Amino acid sequence: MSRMAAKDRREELIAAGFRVMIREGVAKATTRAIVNEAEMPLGVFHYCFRSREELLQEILTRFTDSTVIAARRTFEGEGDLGSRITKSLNAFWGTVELRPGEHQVSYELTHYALRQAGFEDLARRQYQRYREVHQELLEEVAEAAGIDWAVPVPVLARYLNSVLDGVTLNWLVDRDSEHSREVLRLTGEHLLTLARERSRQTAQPGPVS
Amino acid sequence: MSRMAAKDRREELIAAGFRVMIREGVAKATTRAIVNEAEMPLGVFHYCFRSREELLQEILTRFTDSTVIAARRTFEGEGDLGSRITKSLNAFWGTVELRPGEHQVSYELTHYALRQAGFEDLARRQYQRYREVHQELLEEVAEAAGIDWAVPVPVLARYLNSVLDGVTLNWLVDRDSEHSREVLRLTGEHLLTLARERSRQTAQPGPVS
DNA sequence: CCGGATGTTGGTCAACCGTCCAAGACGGTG
DNA sequence: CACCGTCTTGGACGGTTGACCAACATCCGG
Repeated sequence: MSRMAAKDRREELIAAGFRVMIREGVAKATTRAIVNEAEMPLGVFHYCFRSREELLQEILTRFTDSTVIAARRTFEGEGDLGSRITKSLNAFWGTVELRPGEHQVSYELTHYALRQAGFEDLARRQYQRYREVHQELLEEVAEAAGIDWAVPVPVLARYLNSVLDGVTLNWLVDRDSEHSREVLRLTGEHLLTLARERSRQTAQPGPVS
Repeated sequence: MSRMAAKDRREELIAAGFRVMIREGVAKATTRAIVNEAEMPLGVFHYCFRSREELLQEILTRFTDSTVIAARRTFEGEGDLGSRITKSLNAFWGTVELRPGEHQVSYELTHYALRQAGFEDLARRQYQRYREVHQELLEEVAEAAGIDWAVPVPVLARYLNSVLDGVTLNWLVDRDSEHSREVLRLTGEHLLTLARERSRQTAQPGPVS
């Protein structure tokens, strides 16, 4: 094998590991399967990683990061409240149907993490980040539209995260795209009914009085 | 070991297997761990089951069955639309907080099934049954309250199933009971807004005209 | 009380797993 | 050129796993 920095080899192993997990599941992503996918000798693995667990952690955090970044990016557009919500939901759903395997692996890793001592925190942080992003986006779009939410934003964020998780999981099982999209549309409409014209309790500079 | 019918031993192994899975996860529920939990010699296992997979299938279908039955039972009561919906959501949530492990195992088994060739059908049937039950219950309560749903019932059933799945999964990760209950309350209220007074297109015997 | 059906048991098997290591190859620096 | 940190590699280790089997025990109908 041509000589390569350990750092670079790490990256390739992470990518190869992710590929194996998508194709065969987390359980079958053994050190040998990963190393084989990357076309490297077995010994490489523990030269680049302290343990298999370290590789799994890296994959989960990276997927979370990229998901968060992608979510933020789809929210940068213009438009009224309704169209921005619809656009975001559709953007999320696009990634699910385009790369379902990644989401499936994400669930598997979450459940794996919940069982692994001293690893549950990673799952917790992952979901906390997702909810935080949802919360930020809800607040941002409310600010832009000049409305308040009729429900505490943390609750709304959890609601949103739950629906997306649930719809995704259901779709992963039966691949019913049509009904899934209908559910997301229903959810978007629901959010719209929870928008309240903003009360003027904060001092508004203006011609009033 | 005292002599026992293979059929009975099967039952005990299924129960023991479920216990191990709840305590340690599906992955760690090896034939040896299960047999040890049931305090039986290893050889018993393959005398009662063709394979480990057969045991897992049995556990998943049984959990699905009992969940379905429990769901139907909580729906038998009286009351107006709102209180029946609230009661059902609370009843479901009660089982989650009371026996979280069972739900966690259910998710793990679903993901396991999705990866096992010739096993995905079981996952599919499981989710289909859940949605069917939701659909029946939505139709039943609509009938009793004399309303129609503003959204196709299959879509509503998927929505409901998704929210419950998602809220449960989120709670399994961070155990935030308060916010989870708020989300369920929000969902219940949402359903209420989707009830429409029934149109009189079907001939109604009565004092009218 | 005999004989076949049914249940019990401990040991064994090949496969696979994560991890580790010794021995060597390489490549830039002094 | 010699040196040393960095990387490479094949093999080996102890352990676990699902599955299987031959030998034995028990039970019950005839």
